[in-house]
Formats: sequence, structure tokens, C-alpha cells
Amino acid sequence: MSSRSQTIADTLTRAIIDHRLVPGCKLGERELAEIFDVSRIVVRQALIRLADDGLAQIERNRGAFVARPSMQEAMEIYDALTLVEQGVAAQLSDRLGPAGWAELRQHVERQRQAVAAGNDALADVLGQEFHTVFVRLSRNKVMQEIHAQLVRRTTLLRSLITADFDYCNLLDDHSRVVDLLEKGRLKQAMDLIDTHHRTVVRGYIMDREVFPEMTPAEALAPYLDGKADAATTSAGLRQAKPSGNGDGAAHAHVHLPNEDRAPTSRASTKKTNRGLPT
Amino acid sequence: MSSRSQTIADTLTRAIIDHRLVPGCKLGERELAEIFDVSRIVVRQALIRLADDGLAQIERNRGAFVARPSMQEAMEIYDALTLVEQGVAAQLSDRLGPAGWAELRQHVERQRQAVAAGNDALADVLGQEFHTVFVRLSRNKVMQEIHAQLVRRTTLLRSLITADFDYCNLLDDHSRVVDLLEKGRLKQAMDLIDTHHRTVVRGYIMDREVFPEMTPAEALAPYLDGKADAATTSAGLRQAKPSGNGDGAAHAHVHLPNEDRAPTSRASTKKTNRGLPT
DNA sequence: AATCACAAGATTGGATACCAATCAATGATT
DNA sequence: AATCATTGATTGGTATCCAATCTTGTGATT
Repeated sequence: MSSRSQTIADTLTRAIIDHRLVPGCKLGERELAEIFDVSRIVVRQALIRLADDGLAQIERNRGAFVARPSMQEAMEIYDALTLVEQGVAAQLSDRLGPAGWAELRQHVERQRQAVAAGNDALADVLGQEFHTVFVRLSRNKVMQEIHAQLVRRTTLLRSLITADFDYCNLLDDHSRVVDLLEKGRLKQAMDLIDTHHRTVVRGYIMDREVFPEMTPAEALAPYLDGKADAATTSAGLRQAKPSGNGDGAAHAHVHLPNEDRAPTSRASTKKTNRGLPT
Repeated sequence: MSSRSQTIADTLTRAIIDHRLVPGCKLGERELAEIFDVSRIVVRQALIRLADDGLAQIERNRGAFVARPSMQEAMEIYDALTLVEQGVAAQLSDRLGPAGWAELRQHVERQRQAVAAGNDALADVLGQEFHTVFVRLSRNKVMQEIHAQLVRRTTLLRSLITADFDYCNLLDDHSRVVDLLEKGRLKQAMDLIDTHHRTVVRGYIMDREVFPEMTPAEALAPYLDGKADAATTSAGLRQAKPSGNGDGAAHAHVHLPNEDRAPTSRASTKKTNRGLPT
């Protein structure tokens, strides 16, 4: 088994991806040490890993927080993602064999069935996974890791953002990309990938604030020993198991930089994280 | 100032880039703790950072070693590098203004002058730097960091490899890429980038072994307090300041997996790291 | 009442000492 | 000579302690 700091880092990453830990949330050493029942040092090592991954931000003598990417950084992440996926598309259009195309088609089909069945949660997961499968077919582990890191960071953005776009259009993009690529129409496929991401970004409107709906202890509870139902719960925060108090008043540990903090309606958070476009 | 583990990680990274710490070299916690005069914990945090960066490999209960990428991984790294630089090239051909092209040309010119002056060390550094400047012009910090990490990992390969190629051809590639891009001949520029990297990789022949010529303590000595002349010494090991014994007999701390270890001539190491193609 | 300064508390970054588990190398045994 | 067991060294991790810094709350002042 790998080191304990790695597993803790993985758990925190999972919680961030699942939007149970939201940007700006304070990750106190002592608090996490208690939650995971390890020493502070192991926690600090885990936080270093998160920070290296771009998911956390460590401020000297102030502690670690879930990263709060700026709008600028959001654009850069999506630009990088586009660049990587376009490059992989170019490689695949040359090198991919029939089995590869079949796998992609099969994945798209699975997602389509999930949508048809009204299983939005599964559809969202599959939608995310498509990009991962796509890059995996390049058979380049280095590239895979880079891409996976970028994808992880986009999940941060989805917490900061009010999605507002036509969900159905995006759903077909995956299928069309596969079609275009297999037909050798690389240029059009790359343009579609660009448009795909650009549509997502354009639908994004950075909110100024995000309020955590639970404390880290509550957020991390599902992962602790039960080996949590990770994949299925990644759709939203709604069906969370608060394991105790259900009062959503816990605004604890929010990190807000010195900005104009207009008392916006907290309801905006409710509308966030609806669809998870990919 | 940032955390101490970060500065130690930076120093180790610098030493690896400078080929003072070679792949397979053991990075013992206690040893490094003494060298840097810190506790083992700080060292371990630094090693975690190195491992996350792909420059070190931590084996449970065995310790950390400078990473020893396989031939497969080497190809993947260069593939990823090609993909990134081709993508950046595509972006620049659209978006780059006159000032940007001027900066690239100026950089190429500086390198040409260095070559003309016979200053191979400076030429090598500038050759590396060209790629960095190239990516920086994309104005995408996320992409820059990804690229920089890939470049760092290529320096590992140069320790493992006996360079054997036509050095002069590669020198002009940078200039030609700039020319092609500015003229809008994107496709050709991308092909040239591909060929550029492919030529480098083809010239590589993975050696089975690399023998460190000094202990970590010797390797790290130049960086310790004098704030070392980092940039200028990155050409090779030759003008190193061993700060003490000059006997190159110290084969200490080599990590060799269970492989057929033919007693090859140690002289191969001498021929390595001549030109640093980029 | 509002603001500023200061002191107390809390948190982080780090050091030290210590322990258990594991790997490696040595020596003992057959 | 080959194999097995023991010993030593190293790592992963804990607990405790300390200094520096940040936050907060209180109180004095205007």
C-alpha cells in the first residue's frame, strides 16, 4: 500500500471532485488530523500533494485552503485542456485502430442510454469519463496524468460557477467528435473540441463567493472507513449524509480574500452544480 | 519566503537539472537532513514534491531515488512535449503580435552569437530557454508549468543517454520554426517541431547504468549558502567545484534494479552530457 | 459610538526524540 | 557453496515541544 499521506490526499481530492469541499474552504491541519486520526505531519504532507496538484493553496503561517482559481486561471485551464485534447485527437486520427474507435463509440452509447434512462448522475460521470478514455487511448501515461490533473482542476471551477447552457448540445459533441475523427476530418474534429470547451466556459459566470454547506468533518465522513460509494454520489451535494445536524447554517471556515463582499443571496449556491458539462 | 521544504526541493531540482545528481542516485533522508541542516521531516516533504514532479521515485520502506525513466517513459515525455509545443505553435500563429516574434528572433540571435563565440555552455542554456520562452508567449501560466515540468524531466533523460546526432542541424530548427510560424505556415512548423524532437530521441541510446561521480553532499555543496551561480553552470559537470577531494572514485549510493549488470566501461559516462540538444 | 492599539489565544512551521516495520547485509549453519 | 537466521540501518509515523506569525477580542481613546 502507498503512504498514508497519499491516501489522505486521494480522499481529499475525491471530496473536492465531489464538491463536498468547495473552493475557499479552510483545511486546518489539526482538524484534518483528528478527522483522519493521524498526526499533523501526515496531513501536512497530504496538503503539499494537493497544492502541487493545484487543488489547494498553502499560505505561509495561515494554512491551506481549497484552491479558488481566478477567472483568468479558469480560462487558462480550459485552454490547456483544449490544447491537450486537440493534440491527442490528432494522434488518434493517425494511430487508433478499430478496437479503439469501438471503445469510444461504446462509451458514448453507454452515456446515451444513461441519459435516456434519466440517470443524470451516471450520465454526468460518464460524460467526464469520456475525456479520460479519449486520452487513455493515446497510450501515453505522461499525457494521461497531465490531462487528469487538468480535469481535476476543472471540477474546482464547477463549484465557483453557475452553469447556464444548453445541456443537450454538449451531449452530442462526444459522438460527433468520434465520427469526425474516424472519418479523418481532423480539422473539423479539433474545431469541435475547441467549441465544446468554449461553450462550457462561455456558460460560466464566476460567482464571487461560495459558501460551504458543511464542515470538513461532515464533508469527509462518507469516505472515512466505509470505502464510500464514490462514483455514484459525485452528482451533487443534495443526497449527502450529514451524519448529524442537518442545519445548513454552518458557514464555518470560509476563506474570503479582501474583496468587496456584497451580501449576495446565498441561494446562488443552490443552483450551482446542476449539470456537470464536459 | 516560501516553505523550507520548497527551497530544498528547488535545490535538489537544480542539482538534477545540472546533472550533479544522476538517475538512480539514492536520496537518503538522514543524509540530506544533515546536508541541508534541517530535520528529516522537511527533507521528506521536499522529496514528496520531487516525486510529484516526476524527478524522484519513492519506494516504500526503501527510500527515495532520483528517477530513472524507462525508454518507454522517455518516448512518452517527448511525445507530450511535442504535443504541447505544437499546440502552442498553433496558438501563437494566430495570436502572437510583432513584439512576440521579435522576442523569439532576438533569442535565436543571442544563441547564434553564443555559438559563434564558441561559448557552448551559454548556447546550451539558451537552447533550452528557447522552448521556455516559446511557451511563455502563450501567456498561459498553467501551460507554462506543464511544459516546464516536461522539460525538467527531459534533463533526466540526458543523463541516461549517449547523445549522438548532428548538433548543427538542431541549432537552426528554432530559427526555422519562427520563420515558418510568422509566415503562417503552421503545418510545416508543427512538422518541424515533431522532427526536431524525433531527431533528438532517435539519437538517444538508453544506457543501462549511470554512475554518480560524487556523493550527494558533494553534488549539493555549490548550492548550499553561496546562492550558487545557478544559470551559468548548468552546462555540465566539468567545471564543477568539488569543494574538496577530486577523486571521481565515489560510486556511492547507486540504485540498480535487479538487472543484468554487465561491467561496462565506466567511460561511457564521460561522453554523456556533451551537447544538450533542445 | 466608532476607531485604534494592544494583548491573549490559536495556528502554522519546524525540531527533537522515539517506536515499529521493513529491507539489506552480514554471519552462522548445514 | 548454498541457504537460513540474525543484526543493523533506514523508513514511515507518532507525540511533544517551541518559536513565529496570524487572528481575534478586549479595552482605551477620541
